[in-house]
Amino acid sequence: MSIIKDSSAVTTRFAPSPTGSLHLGNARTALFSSLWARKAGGRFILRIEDTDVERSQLRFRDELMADLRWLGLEWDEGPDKGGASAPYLQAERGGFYRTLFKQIEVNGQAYSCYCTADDLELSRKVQRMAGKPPRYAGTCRQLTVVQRTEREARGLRPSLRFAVPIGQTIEFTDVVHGAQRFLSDDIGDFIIRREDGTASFFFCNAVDDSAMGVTHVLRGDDHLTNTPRQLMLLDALGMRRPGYGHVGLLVGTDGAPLSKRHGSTSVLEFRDRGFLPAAILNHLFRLGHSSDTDGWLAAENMPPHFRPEHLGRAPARFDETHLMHWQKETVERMSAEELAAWLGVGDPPDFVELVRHNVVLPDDAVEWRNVMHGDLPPMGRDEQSVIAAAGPGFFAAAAAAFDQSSSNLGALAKILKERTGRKGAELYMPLRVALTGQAHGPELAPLLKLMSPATARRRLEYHAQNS
RNA sequence: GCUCCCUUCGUCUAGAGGCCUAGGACAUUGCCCUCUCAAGGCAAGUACACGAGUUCGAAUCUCGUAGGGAGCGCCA
Repeated sequence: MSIIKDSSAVTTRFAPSPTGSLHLGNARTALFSSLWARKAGGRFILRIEDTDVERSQLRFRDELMADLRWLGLEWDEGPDKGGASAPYLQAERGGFYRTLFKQIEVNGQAYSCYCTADDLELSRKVQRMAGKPPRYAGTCRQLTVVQRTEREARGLRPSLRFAVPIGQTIEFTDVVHGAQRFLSDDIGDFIIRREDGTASFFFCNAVDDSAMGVTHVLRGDDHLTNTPRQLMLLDALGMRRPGYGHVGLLVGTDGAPLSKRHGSTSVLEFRDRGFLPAAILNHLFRLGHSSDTDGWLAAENMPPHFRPEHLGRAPARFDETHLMHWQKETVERMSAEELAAWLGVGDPPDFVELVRHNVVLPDDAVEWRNVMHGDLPPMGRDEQSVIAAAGPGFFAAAAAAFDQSSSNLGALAKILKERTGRKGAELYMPLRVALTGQAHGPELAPLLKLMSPATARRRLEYHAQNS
């Protein structure tokens, strides 16, 4: 693919609207976009689409940027960094939009529309009932100057509508879907400037991508049928068309669009639950995308393995089972320091290493802290039968042996083996259960070494008395 | 309703007419290793939505059917 090889030319962007925290689906397109730029040595732009003053919030903008950074998706140009195409907040680009509105209006490619929300809703309803697509009827398209001034006099503020050309075929090649063809006659005149003077999505999104030199727009499938609108707009303005790639949507385990009822859907939620950026990245990396490797990748190693030509058309299910796997892989690869910091409560390095293979989420460390320092929870069925099978005599011997061996498991086992004739699982399992209350857990030798001798001794003694 | 998109193991995916008795990964199950779990090794099961057509040959091309999804907003 020649467009990919021309590295310096690749410019991608992520353009969220600050109306909520970073959604997994958005995080994925951000990842893909960023990887594409990194792979090609190009630029990755962050643009905030905050033209909807009602819903946009400063708090969400900050959250979005924090979530992106937490994931490690840093942008080259953006609101807080500036860049050649500044500003990167659409709310601050009004002047630019106004120039273009003027141009398009003067050219007769857009017109003032005085229809009210009620008018439009009624019109849509009528069309729907007539079995027609609910498109704008074109009511204001041919308004005379007299009619316009009359409406203005009534105090009606117009919106600006794009006059969709008649009888045109819009064609483009989608990076993931291939050749696309749409008829302009299927598309109604759409609003490009709201009554309050702000630019609508169709307009500013398309115009900014073009003006900022974005070469590859990666976005969700839901935008595929919007693309011809934006293309017509850019053509009308004589602006360069970016390339588009529409990735299959991210859906829940039931195949329905990802929503709250599927559990966690935002990056923040996973972060709060203790998932690591690399785990999330590795999972998203393989959702609707296939790489040349099945293995875990550090974020910095991902770009060369990203393959835009292998972006998926079909919707991909977000399955936490896979996330768990990548989480496990990530934990395995963390340094002792990182692990300690992640677990949070100033655990000593020895403890951290001890529980490393038994921890997927930070909460999993809690029970092992209790095993080391606190009281043992009640034993389960399996554990009880292990204790019963060993019998009080075994633990009496174990306690006695401990007085000689102290916390050296090897020595303890050796003495105990001589005295009881037990070996293997028969020997170790009762010790494990007595010491930890569980049949599963970290390696016994280091665990014993880390446990206070008094505690160990007490736990062995306990079963000598109470079995 | 109209337009568009999608459909390979439970899940993520490979596959661009013969390399496919459909490959890998995750998950599952069994075995090995082992004091347990994890890791590692080995093995097993499970998939081309359906129906026609084109072709010597189709998961791959065409057309239908079914099922999912999106768009048709002064949301993005």
